[in-house]
Amino acid sequence: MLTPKQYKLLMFIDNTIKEKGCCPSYEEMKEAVGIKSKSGIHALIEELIEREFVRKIPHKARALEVIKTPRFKPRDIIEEEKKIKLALQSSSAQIPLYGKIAAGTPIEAIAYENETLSVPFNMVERGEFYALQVEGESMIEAGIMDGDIAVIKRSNVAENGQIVVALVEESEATLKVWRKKKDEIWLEPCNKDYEIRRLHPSQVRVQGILKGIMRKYH
Amino acid sequence: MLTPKQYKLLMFIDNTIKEKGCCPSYEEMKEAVGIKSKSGIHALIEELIEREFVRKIPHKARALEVIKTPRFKPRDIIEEEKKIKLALQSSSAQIPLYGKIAAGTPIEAIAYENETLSVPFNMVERGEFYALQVEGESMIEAGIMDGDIAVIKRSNVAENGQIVVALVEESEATLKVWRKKKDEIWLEPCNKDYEIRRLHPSQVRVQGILKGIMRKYH
DNA sequence: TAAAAAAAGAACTAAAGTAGAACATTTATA
DNA sequence: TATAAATGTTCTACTTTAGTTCTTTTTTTA
Repeated sequence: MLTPKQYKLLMFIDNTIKEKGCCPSYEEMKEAVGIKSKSGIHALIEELIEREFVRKIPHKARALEVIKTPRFKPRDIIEEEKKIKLALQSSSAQIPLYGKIAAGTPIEAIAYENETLSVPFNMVERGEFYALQVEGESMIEAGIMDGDIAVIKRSNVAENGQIVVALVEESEATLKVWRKKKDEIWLEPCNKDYEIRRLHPSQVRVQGILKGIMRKYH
Repeated sequence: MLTPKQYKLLMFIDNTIKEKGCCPSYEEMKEAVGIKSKSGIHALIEELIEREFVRKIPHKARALEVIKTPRFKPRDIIEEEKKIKLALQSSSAQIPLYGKIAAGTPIEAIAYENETLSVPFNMVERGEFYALQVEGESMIEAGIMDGDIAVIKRSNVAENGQIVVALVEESEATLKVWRKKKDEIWLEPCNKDYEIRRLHPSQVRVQGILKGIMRKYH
């Protein structure tokens, strides 16, 4: 196949003929390809002739003809491939989507891996993250709606007032505001219609802290 | 059949010729296949020639031609491509962040580009997207809180009930539910404390449709 | 763990590209 | 049509890039 210079020259010749109707001179080719001597152009053209990309009418000036040009991919395919590359290197992280929360099962148990979700980097700093789909209305006053995706940072501890994934009695996972009182843990919903749950510390443990919400409208 | 490396190299050569019009050099192939020595490439190419997948013009540089490509891909290549597809599906795109909404300026005017945000691909399908930071509480009952990032699809039209970026009197941009009545446009907030604005169609136009919400907790 | 295969690296050979000048041919025009 | 200007060809010498071969090292795998 062609070398880069050969290719550049070939395309330049082809373009000029199509655009201006006549073959460019060696001087013009020098400019276009970035070579300072005509002899270089000559050598390139000899190669192109040998490889049957162009034909020359001997003893004529500006008398080159392009026989063929290398095959091209349709432009949309190139565009698509560019997008893929961009997508792959763009600044987001993959986190596993574990399923729905409030579904009454501890997180570890669900873990039907493989489903992943990409989230913007600014949501996931240091630490291990995962995502859950919110089910129910208990946090609606905090702007967390049924069906939203919750981005969670895995953690065993939480500070008062943080929204956490709490595992109650080792069986029920729920998203609530965490409050540690003297002898109790309070799990506060954000919805007047739901009641605060008061639990003994041994009945409940933190599985993660809410770090982000993502919602999609159709 | 071909080994994975052979296959990868063959496809790279084929692609490069189609895309760039000229044959890649051994150095470029090293990069592409992930081999650190030219001799390795040489060996692979010898194999490809022997199995008649490529042809070489002797004593020429960059003079490989692909004769045929295999019908079946080696298994690990298939695996790899699956991964790329998956990554693409769940990967993310960059969209510009234009500033705050309800700030009283038309979107076009703000457009202080350069700030971009990455959002999961599943939020941005076909179309042109941008992001705005929500200011105010007027949509709080729709789970849209002060400070949230709204992912908007540029559009001049909207359907009843969609949440839109509406430009009022060419000066004030606001996020509201869009309702077209007989002779009026209603912009409905989602907050009991705010009132519906009734406007003449000439006073208001759609600038985009809400497609997603992203929120970050600290 | 020893033999075989793959990969890396160094050293070498070959091809491609650069540059300038001299020269040959074609084309425009005085 | 003679001649200048433009264009194309060939040569030499050199630099850079590309390709080949062989030896050593690493990795695989039986």
